[in-house]
Amino acid sequence: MKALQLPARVKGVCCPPALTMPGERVDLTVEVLSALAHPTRLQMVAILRQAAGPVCICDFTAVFDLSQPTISHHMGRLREAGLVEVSRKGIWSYYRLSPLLDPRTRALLDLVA
Amino acid sequence: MKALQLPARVKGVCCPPALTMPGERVDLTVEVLSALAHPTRLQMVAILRQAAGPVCICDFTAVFDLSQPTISHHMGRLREAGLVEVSRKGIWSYYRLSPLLDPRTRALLDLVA
DNA sequence: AGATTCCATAGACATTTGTCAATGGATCGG
DNA sequence: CCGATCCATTGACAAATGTCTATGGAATCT
Repeated sequence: MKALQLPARVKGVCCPPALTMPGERVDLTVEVLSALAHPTRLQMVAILRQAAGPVCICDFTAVFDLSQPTISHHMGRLREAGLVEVSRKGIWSYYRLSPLLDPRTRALLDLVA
Repeated sequence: MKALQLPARVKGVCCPPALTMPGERVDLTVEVLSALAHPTRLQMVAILRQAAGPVCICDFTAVFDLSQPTISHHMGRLREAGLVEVSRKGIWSYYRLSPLLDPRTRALLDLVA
Protein backbone atom coordinates (compact mmCIF):
# COMPACT_ATOMS: atom_id res chain seq x y z
CA MET A 1 0.00 0.00 0.00
CA LYS A 2 1.60 3.16 -1.16
CA ALA A 3 0.95 6.33 0.81
CA LEU A 4 -1.39 8.69 -0.91
CA GLN A 5 -0.52 12.30 -1.45
CA LEU A 6 -3.39 14.49 -0.40
CA PRO A 7 -3.93 18.11 -1.35
CA ALA A 8 -3.90 21.22 0.80
CA ARG A 9 -3.74 19.55 4.11
CA VAL A 10 -0.83 17.48 5.32
CA LYS A 11 -1.12 15.69 8.59
CA GLY A 12 -0.35 17.92 11.55
CA VAL A 13 -0.17 21.12 9.58
CA CYS A 14 -3.08 22.90 11.17
CA CYS A 15 -2.27 22.42 14.82
CA PRO A 16 -0.76 19.23 16.05
CA PRO A 17 -2.97 18.60 19.02
CA ALA A 18 -1.32 17.83 22.29
CA LEU A 19 -2.90 16.69 25.50
CA THR A 20 -1.84 19.56 27.70
CA MET A 21 -4.20 18.90 30.55
CA PRO A 22 -2.73 16.74 33.31
CA GLY A 23 -4.58 13.46 33.64
CA GLU A 24 -5.22 14.03 37.30
CA ARG A 25 -6.91 17.33 36.64
CA VAL A 26 -8.99 15.77 33.88
CA ASP A 27 -10.26 13.14 36.28
CA LEU A 28 -11.03 15.58 39.06
CA THR A 29 -12.84 17.94 36.72
CA VAL A 30 -14.86 15.14 35.18
CA GLU A 31 -15.87 13.96 38.62
CA VAL A 32 -17.20 17.39 39.57
CA LEU A 33 -18.88 17.93 36.21
CA SER A 34 -20.55 14.51 36.40
CA ALA A 35 -21.83 15.27 39.86
CA LEU A 36 -23.41 18.49 38.61
CA ALA A 37 -24.71 17.06 35.34
CA HIS A 38 -28.09 15.99 36.65
CA PRO A 39 -31.17 18.18 37.10
CA THR A 40 -31.82 17.12 40.68
CA ARG A 41 -28.23 17.45 41.83
CA LEU A 42 -27.75 20.76 40.06
CA GLN A 43 -30.80 22.18 41.81
CA MET A 44 -29.66 20.74 45.12
CA VAL A 45 -26.42 22.65 44.77
CA ALA A 46 -28.32 25.78 43.78
CA ILE A 47 -30.42 25.47 46.92
CA LEU A 48 -27.36 25.01 49.09
CA ARG A 49 -25.68 28.03 47.53
CA GLN A 50 -28.65 30.23 48.34
CA ALA A 51 -29.32 28.82 51.76
CA ALA A 52 -28.28 30.80 54.80
CA GLY A 53 -27.22 27.64 56.57
CA PRO A 54 -27.15 23.87 56.29
CA VAL A 55 -30.27 22.32 54.81
CA CYS A 56 -32.03 19.23 56.09
CA ILE A 57 -32.52 16.21 53.87
CA CYS A 58 -36.18 16.25 54.77
CA ASP A 59 -36.42 19.63 53.06
CA PHE A 60 -35.07 18.21 49.84
CA THR A 61 -37.48 15.30 49.95
CA ALA A 62 -40.26 17.85 50.31
CA VAL A 63 -39.11 19.84 47.28
CA PHE A 64 -38.33 17.13 44.77
CA ASP A 65 -40.82 14.62 43.48
CA LEU A 66 -38.53 11.73 44.25
CA SER A 67 -38.36 9.02 46.88
CA GLN A 68 -36.27 9.58 49.98
CA PRO A 69 -33.66 6.96 49.00
CA THR A 70 -33.21 8.65 45.66
CA ILE A 71 -32.63 11.98 47.36
CA SER A 72 -30.11 10.33 49.66
CA HIS A 73 -28.44 8.74 46.67
CA HIS A 74 -28.00 12.03 44.84
CA MET A 75 -26.73 13.78 47.93
CA GLY A 76 -24.27 10.95 48.37
CA ARG A 77 -22.93 11.54 44.89
CA LEU A 78 -22.42 15.21 45.65
CA ARG A 79 -20.61 14.22 48.80
CA GLU A 80 -18.36 11.74 47.00
CA ALA A 81 -17.42 14.50 44.58
CA GLY A 82 -16.40 16.59 47.57
CA LEU A 83 -18.98 19.27 46.87
CA VAL A 84 -21.01 19.00 50.06
CA GLU A 85 -20.52 18.04 53.67
CA VAL A 86 -22.92 16.58 56.14
CA SER A 87 -23.47 17.26 59.82
CA ARG A 88 -25.90 15.32 61.92
CA LYS A 89 -28.02 16.86 64.60
CA GLY A 90 -30.25 14.47 66.42
CA ILE A 91 -32.37 12.78 63.86
CA TRP A 92 -31.59 15.11 61.01
CA SER A 93 -28.83 15.28 58.43
CA TYR A 94 -27.87 18.77 57.40
CA TYR A 95 -25.95 19.39 54.22
CA ARG A 96 -23.95 22.42 53.17
CA LEU A 97 -21.50 23.26 50.43
CA SER A 98 -18.01 22.20 51.43
CA PRO A 99 -16.39 25.27 52.95
CA LEU A 100 -12.94 24.45 51.58
CA LEU A 101 -13.73 24.11 47.91
CA ASP A 102 -10.82 25.14 45.75
CA PRO A 103 -11.37 28.47 43.97
CA ARG A 104 -11.87 26.90 40.58
CA THR A 105 -14.66 24.65 41.82
CA ARG A 106 -16.22 27.54 43.70
CA ALA A 107 -16.20 29.61 40.52
CA LEU A 108 -17.79 26.72 38.67
CA LEU A 109 -20.63 26.56 41.17
CA ASP A 110 -21.12 30.31 40.96
CA LEU A 111 -21.42 29.93 37.22
CA VAL A 112 -23.86 27.06 36.91
CA ALA A 113 -25.82 26.87 40.15
CA MET B 1 -27.74 34.87 46.06
CA LYS B 2 -30.56 35.81 48.33
CA ALA B 3 -30.35 34.30 51.77
CA LEU B 4 -33.20 32.03 52.50
CA GLN B 5 -33.81 31.54 56.15
CA LEU B 6 -34.75 28.23 57.65
CA PRO B 7 -36.47 28.12 60.99
CA ALA B 8 -35.31 25.88 63.75
CA ARG B 9 -36.19 22.30 63.16
CA VAL B 10 -39.26 20.99 64.83
CA LYS B 11 -39.93 17.36 64.64
CA GLY B 12 -42.06 16.48 61.64
CA VAL B 13 -42.16 20.02 60.41
CA CYS B 14 -40.18 20.71 57.30
CA CYS B 15 -39.79 23.98 55.53
CA PRO B 16 -38.95 23.28 51.95
CA PRO B 17 -36.66 25.72 50.18
CA ALA B 18 -37.78 26.98 46.80
CA LEU B 19 -36.54 25.91 43.39
CA THR B 20 -35.33 29.24 42.12
CA MET B 21 -33.64 28.09 38.95
CA PRO B 22 -35.90 28.13 35.89
CA GLY B 23 -36.46 24.65 34.51
CA GLU B 24 -35.28 25.65 31.08
CA ARG B 25 -31.97 26.88 32.41
CA VAL B 26 -31.56 23.71 34.45
CA ASP B 27 -31.98 21.60 31.33
CA LEU B 28 -29.61 23.67 29.21
CA THR B 29 -26.96 23.68 31.90
CA VAL B 30 -27.24 19.95 32.44
CA GLU B 31 -26.87 19.37 28.72
CA VAL B 32 -23.63 21.34 28.59
CA LEU B 33 -22.28 19.81 31.79
CA SER B 34 -23.08 16.31 30.56
CA ALA B 35 -21.28 16.98 27.30
CA LEU B 36 -18.17 18.05 29.22
CA ALA B 37 -18.35 15.33 31.86
CA HIS B 38 -16.24 12.80 30.03
CA PRO B 39 -12.44 12.63 29.89
CA THR B 40 -12.22 12.38 26.12
CA ARG B 41 -14.71 15.15 25.43
CA LEU B 42 -13.23 17.44 28.04
CA GLN B 43 -9.81 17.07 26.47
CA MET B 44 -11.25 17.56 23.02
CA VAL B 45 -12.65 20.89 24.14
CA ALA B 46 -9.34 21.78 25.77
CA ILE B 47 -7.57 21.10 22.49
CA LEU B 48 -10.04 23.21 20.55
CA ARG B 49 -9.66 26.07 23.00
CA GLN B 50 -5.91 26.11 22.57
CA ALA B 51 -5.89 25.51 18.85
CA ALA B 52 -5.11 28.38 16.52
CA GLY B 53 -7.75 27.18 14.06
CA PRO B 54 -10.18 24.37 13.32
CA VAL B 55 -8.85 20.90 14.05
CA CYS B 56 -9.24 17.87 11.84
CA ILE B 57 -10.92 14.73 13.16
CA CYS B 58 -7.93 12.76 11.97
CA ASP B 59 -5.82 14.69 14.47
CA PHE B 60 -8.07 13.60 17.32
CA THR B 61 -7.95 9.99 16.24
CA ALA B 62 -4.18 10.31 16.31
CA VAL B 63 -4.16 11.68 19.86
CA PHE B 64 -6.67 9.46 21.62
CA ASP B 65 -6.40 5.72 21.99
CA LEU B 66 -9.92 5.17 20.69
CA SER B 67 -11.45 3.97 17.47
CA GLN B 68 -12.43 6.51 14.84
CA PRO B 69 -16.18 5.91 15.27
CA THR B 70 -15.83 6.56 18.98
CA ILE B 71 -14.07 9.84 18.29
CA SER B 72 -16.82 10.76 15.86
CA HIS B 73 -19.41 9.83 18.45
CA HIS B 74 -17.92 12.07 21.14
CA MET B 75 -17.54 14.96 18.74
CA GLY B 76 -21.16 14.48 17.78
CA ARG B 77 -22.20 14.85 21.39
CA LEU B 78 -20.26 18.09 21.68
CA ARG B 79 -21.97 19.29 18.53
CA GLU B 80 -25.43 18.36 19.82
CA ALA B 81 -24.72 20.36 22.94
CA GLY B 82 -23.94 23.33 20.73
CA LEU B 83 -20.33 23.54 21.88
CA VAL B 84 -18.59 22.92 18.56
CA GLU B 85 -19.21 23.43 14.87
CA VAL B 86 -17.97 21.51 11.89
CA SER B 87 -16.76 22.60 8.48
CA ARG B 88 -15.81 20.24 5.74
CA LYS B 89 -12.93 20.71 3.37
CA GLY B 90 -12.49 18.03 0.80
CA ILE B 91 -12.15 14.82 2.67
CA TRP B 92 -11.62 16.31 6.09
CA SER B 93 -13.92 17.48 8.82
CA TYR B 94 -12.64 20.40 10.84
CA TYR B 95 -14.08 21.24 14.22
CA ARG B 96 -13.89 24.44 16.22
CA LEU B 97 -15.56 25.87 19.28
CA SER B 98 -18.85 27.49 18.38
CA PRO B 99 -18.09 31.18 17.89
CA LEU B 100 -21.43 32.32 19.28
CA LEU B 101 -21.36 30.62 22.65
CA ASP B 102 -23.22 32.62 25.25
CA PRO B 103 -20.92 34.28 27.80
CA ARG B 104 -21.83 31.92 30.57
CA THR B 105 -20.90 28.86 28.56
CA ARG B 106 -17.73 30.54 27.38
CA ALA B 107 -16.78 31.25 30.97
CA LEU B 108 -17.50 27.64 31.84
CA LEU B 109 -15.13 26.42 29.16
CA ASP B 110 -12.46 28.83 30.34
CA LEU B 111 -12.81 27.35 33.80
CA VAL B 112 -12.72 23.64 33.10
CA ALA B 113 -10.99 23.18 29.76
C1' DA C 1 -12.85 3.77 -13.60
C1' DG C 2 -10.83 1.75 -9.62
C1' DA C 3 -8.50 2.23 -5.43
C1' DT C 4 -7.85 4.78 -1.30
C1' DT C 5 -8.63 7.76 2.52
C1' DC C 6 -11.69 10.25 5.74
C1' DC C 7 -15.60 10.19 8.46
C1' DA C 8 -20.46 9.38 9.96
C1' DT C 9 -23.98 6.01 10.94
C1' DA C 10 -25.82 1.61 12.43
C1' DG C 11 -25.80 -2.48 15.26
C1' DA C 12 -24.20 -5.06 19.20
C1' DC C 13 -22.87 -5.43 23.87
C1' DA C 14 -21.14 -4.53 28.49
C1' DT C 15 -21.10 -0.99 32.04
C1' DT C 16 -23.00 2.81 34.45
C1' DT C 17 -26.84 5.46 36.03
C1' DG C 18 -31.37 6.66 38.03
C1' DT C 19 -35.17 5.13 40.32
C1' DC C 20 -38.05 2.67 43.69
C1' DA C 21 -39.40 -0.71 47.51
C1' DA C 22 -37.71 -2.89 51.46
C1' DT C 23 -34.80 -2.93 55.36
C1' DG C 24 -32.29 -1.48 59.41
C1' DG C 25 -29.77 1.68 62.50
C1' DA C 26 -29.97 5.78 65.26
C1' DT C 27 -32.43 9.19 67.90
C1' DC C 28 -36.15 11.18 70.14
C1' DG C 29 -40.80 11.58 72.76
C1' DG C 30 -43.71 9.55 76.07
C1' DC D 1 -38.93 0.44 77.19
C1' DC D 2 -42.00 1.42 72.84
C1' DG D 3 -43.30 3.49 69.03
C1' DA D 4 -42.30 6.94 65.70
C1' DT D 5 -39.32 9.56 62.63
C1' DC D 6 -35.27 10.45 59.86
C1' DC D 7 -32.07 8.73 56.77
C1' DA D 8 -28.55 5.56 54.66
C1' DT D 9 -27.94 1.08 52.52
C1' DT D 10 -29.27 -2.81 49.80
C1' DG D 11 -31.25 -5.14 45.93
C1' DA D 12 -33.66 -5.01 41.67
C1' DC D 13 -34.49 -3.32 37.18
C1' DA D 14 -35.06 -0.30 33.19
C1' DA D 15 -32.66 3.28 30.64
C1' DA D 16 -28.65 5.70 29.17
C1' DT D 17 -23.78 5.59 28.04
C1' DG D 18 -19.32 4.20 25.97
C1' DT D 19 -16.99 1.24 23.10
C1' DC D 20 -16.07 -1.62 19.13
C1' DT D 21 -16.86 -3.78 14.35
C1' DA D 22 -18.96 -3.37 10.12
C1' DT D 23 -20.75 -0.57 6.56
C1' DG D 24 -21.40 3.08 3.27
C1' DG D 25 -21.02 7.74 1.24
C1' DA D 26 -18.05 11.37 -0.44
C1' DA D 27 -13.79 13.20 -2.12
C1' DT D 28 -9.35 12.46 -4.20
C1' DC D 29 -5.45 10.10 -6.36
C1' DT D 30 -3.49 7.00 -10.06
